Amino acid sequence: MRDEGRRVLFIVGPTSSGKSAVAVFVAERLNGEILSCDSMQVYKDMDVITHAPGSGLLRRAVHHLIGIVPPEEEFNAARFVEEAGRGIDSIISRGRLPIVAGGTGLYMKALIDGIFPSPPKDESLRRELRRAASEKGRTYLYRQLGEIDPETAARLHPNDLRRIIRALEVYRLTGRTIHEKKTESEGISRKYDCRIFVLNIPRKLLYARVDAAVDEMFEKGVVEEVKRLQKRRLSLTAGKALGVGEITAFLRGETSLEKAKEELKKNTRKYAKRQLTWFRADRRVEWIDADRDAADIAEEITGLLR
RNA sequence: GCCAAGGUAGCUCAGCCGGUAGAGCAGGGGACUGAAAAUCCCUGUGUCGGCGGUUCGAUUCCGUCCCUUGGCA
Repeated sequence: MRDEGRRVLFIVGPTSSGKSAVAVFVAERLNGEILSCDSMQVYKDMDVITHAPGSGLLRRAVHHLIGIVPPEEEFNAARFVEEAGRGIDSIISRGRLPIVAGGTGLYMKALIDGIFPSPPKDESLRRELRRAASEKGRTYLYRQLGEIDPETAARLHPNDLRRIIRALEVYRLTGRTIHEKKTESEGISRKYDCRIFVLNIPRKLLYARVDAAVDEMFEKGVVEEVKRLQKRRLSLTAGKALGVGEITAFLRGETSLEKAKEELKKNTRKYAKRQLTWFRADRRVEWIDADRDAADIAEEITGLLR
């Protein structure tokens, strides 16, 4: 019983692998509450485009971190870790099982292994660094990082400007390097026993499901949803949701509806592939064959927990 | 039926005045700590339409056949 209370379950997988439904079944069986681990479903008023679980599923189990932020606001891994960490503690204090479900690999890892304490982004500093990069050449910042934090530089590709800038930003703001700070990370795996289940289906089937899900989005009115969103000032992060760009191009008359749809399918397939890369890299995960009913999958998972 | 242009990687096409071929896209793999549904990196052997001929050697030249597209009938 004590053991039961110190456990956190993760049900993850690529988009369209069916994790939302499986998570609900597991929650019903194990007295759990679901905590979404999804960088886009945190946004409200973007239900269709982010594939948020429908009202049927939402009613069957308590869900957290879905639709909690307006699209005008930025969201990031650090905020997720903070909110999710708090959520897990409170679910456990209520004697229930936290089930983290979603497909954002970074968020999952940051939650489990921790995210080192560091200052939020500094837009003006980033602008300055970006300008330096374009004026003095792509390798300028990379060489600079090589001098102050050779370990991090060695791990990054010279073209990976985004990460190079972040590394320099952290150093400028704190006087300490990312490499040093990483040792300060403390995730929930120190407190809780984490079991990570990855829902896996054959690639071809996965892609077929992705295509079908995109078709369904259009039937559910994504175009209308994006039209509504266009009237607002989407944050940098919310605006990056798959589909926003493709559908906006259509609404502007730059492409046909069919082309926009195909483009979105293609980009979503690529995204699913990238998600899998993340899970494959984590040796702690347990792979679950997900080419069957959600109830069956849930049964296998609950069985594995005994 | 005639004329013309083509048939080269899953797709769109380059290329070779003869020495067995290369881009983009797709596909595959990897990375990832405050943008992560983002971003970055790596990855191209395919009867060069079929069959003959010329040649030391043909995907490249010649002949022929098949197919596609456009034009003329």
